[in-house]
Amino acid sequence: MKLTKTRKDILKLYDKIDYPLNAEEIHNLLNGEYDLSTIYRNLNFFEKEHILKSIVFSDKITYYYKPKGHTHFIYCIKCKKFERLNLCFEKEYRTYIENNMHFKITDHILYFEGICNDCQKKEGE
Amino acid sequence: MKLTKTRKDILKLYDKIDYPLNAEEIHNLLNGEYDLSTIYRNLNFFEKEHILKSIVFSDKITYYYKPKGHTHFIYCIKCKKFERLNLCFEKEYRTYIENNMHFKITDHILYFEGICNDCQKKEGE
DNA sequence: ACTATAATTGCAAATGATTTGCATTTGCAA
DNA sequence: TTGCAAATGCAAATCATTTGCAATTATAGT
Repeated sequence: MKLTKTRKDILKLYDKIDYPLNAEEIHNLLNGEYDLSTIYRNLNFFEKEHILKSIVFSDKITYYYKPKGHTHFIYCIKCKKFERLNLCFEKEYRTYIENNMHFKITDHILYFEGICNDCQKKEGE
Repeated sequence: MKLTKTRKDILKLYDKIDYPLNAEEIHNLLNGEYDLSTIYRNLNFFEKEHILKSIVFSDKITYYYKPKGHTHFIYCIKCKKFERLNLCFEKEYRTYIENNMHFKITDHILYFEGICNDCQKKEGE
């Protein structure tokens, strides 16, 4: 793995931001300094190396985030912001699936969508 | 809602098949009888009407399935088949999220990926 | 049944996210 | 410092999905 400037800058972003970002957001956050295709190539690279993980929300765009334990997200469909969800029944699911379905689990995706506290307040106005 | 032949045929498919299908699979299962764009339009329509629900797996393609209670899926990354998972901690998540994060939940996505029993056996050979 | 009309369709072309080919540049190991 | 594989920028390609439009069809009201 070559630690290029592009890669350093993308990883630096994720030191500050702990919610999912898509390629275009990263491209913009880096002031368009790198070609979009380069961003895409690096996101794919990071995913292959298990440095980032991707998830597709209902807008059908791929978001990348840095995994931290069993953290999942809630996505606000109004303001398009994420919050981390620090609750995961993965162990319970895993036990059930392994015992009853004999699947070897390699990954699981869980997220919620809804309207965050702020946007609910705004709705009431 | 107009009950056209296309729609009847798509719904008939889902009487037989209880796992997620993508637009192209449906198009093929109906022997290319209907235009792909018509299939897409109807899948969007069914989703809007809450007759089908969509989910995007790691292949980034949108799959549609008929929701039955809180059923989720396990996707085998080897043979690309689905199995239903009849276990969902949605209520527990919902309680936690509403009490601690004050989110109004509109949707949640949960799925597992892994290697099914059959494919594990084949691997061992 | 028949007709009017709005909804649905097929086709072709557009879209938007993502990928790829290729010539040039760059990080790093020797 | 040099050599070379890996990474980049650019433009063009790709793939799933959407859209405009004219023709067709299902259904409510006669």
